[in-house]
Amino acid sequence: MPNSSNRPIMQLIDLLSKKWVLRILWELRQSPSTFRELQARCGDISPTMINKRVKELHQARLLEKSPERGYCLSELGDEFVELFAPIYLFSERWSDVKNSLDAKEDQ
Amino acid sequence: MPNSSNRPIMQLIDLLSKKWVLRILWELRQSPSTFRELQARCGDISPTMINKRVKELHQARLLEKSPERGYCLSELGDEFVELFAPIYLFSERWSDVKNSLDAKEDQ
DNA sequence: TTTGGTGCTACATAATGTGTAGCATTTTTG
DNA sequence: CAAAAATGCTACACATTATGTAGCACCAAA
Repeated sequence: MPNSSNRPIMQLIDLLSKKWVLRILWELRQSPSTFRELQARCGDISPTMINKRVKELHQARLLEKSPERGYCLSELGDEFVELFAPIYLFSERWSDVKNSLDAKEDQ
Repeated sequence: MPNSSNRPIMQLIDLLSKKWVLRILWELRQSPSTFRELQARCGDISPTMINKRVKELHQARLLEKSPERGYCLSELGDEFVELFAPIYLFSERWSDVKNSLDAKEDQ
């Protein structure tokens, strides 16, 4: 456990810092998905990894497995991705600022 | 590049998914810090890693190095951690829900 | 009954992170 | 002024984590 802490924020940061966790949550934000479709949405990452993360996210109560709909976000998972929405907007501004600063430096 | 995409949100997710990136941003949210203090705040992670991440966050324009104050968040970095604040609140609720569901299962 | 999709595992290889030692430089202190 | 302490940082051997491919057991449709 990297942060050796039981503070919720640290546990959450640990979880989110694992490769593909944020991506998987993000890809499930719109609609549920089958295993293989989720794999495809994440750019064809290995089934090993999908399976591992899906288990972790399930344990973390952010993801659920429904026989009909496949893998989908839990209520908590939904809440999380909603909080993440402003960060989506931020990412576009961030990209603009970054690019224009990079361009300036190249002059 | 895991997500092989130039969409800003994917680039941001890639960055945030790297170990210690979220933690470093979080630890700098209150006040700037020296190299070694930042290292300590992050639970004494290796200087190798701090240095690597600090460079990446600097390139990403989220972190700045000031001769007087040491390492600190840039304006963009500040904006980011503010957007992250609701996620701090979420983490506490998440932890509660998770714990009570875990307790139920153990019955 | 075979074709194609599903969820998933095994395992060798590659990439990433860790931990310790320590160096060169600047700042503090006696 | 000299010794001690703190600074930012690098090197490198080792451990952990992720990747990619192959493929299996299962089910449904053709």
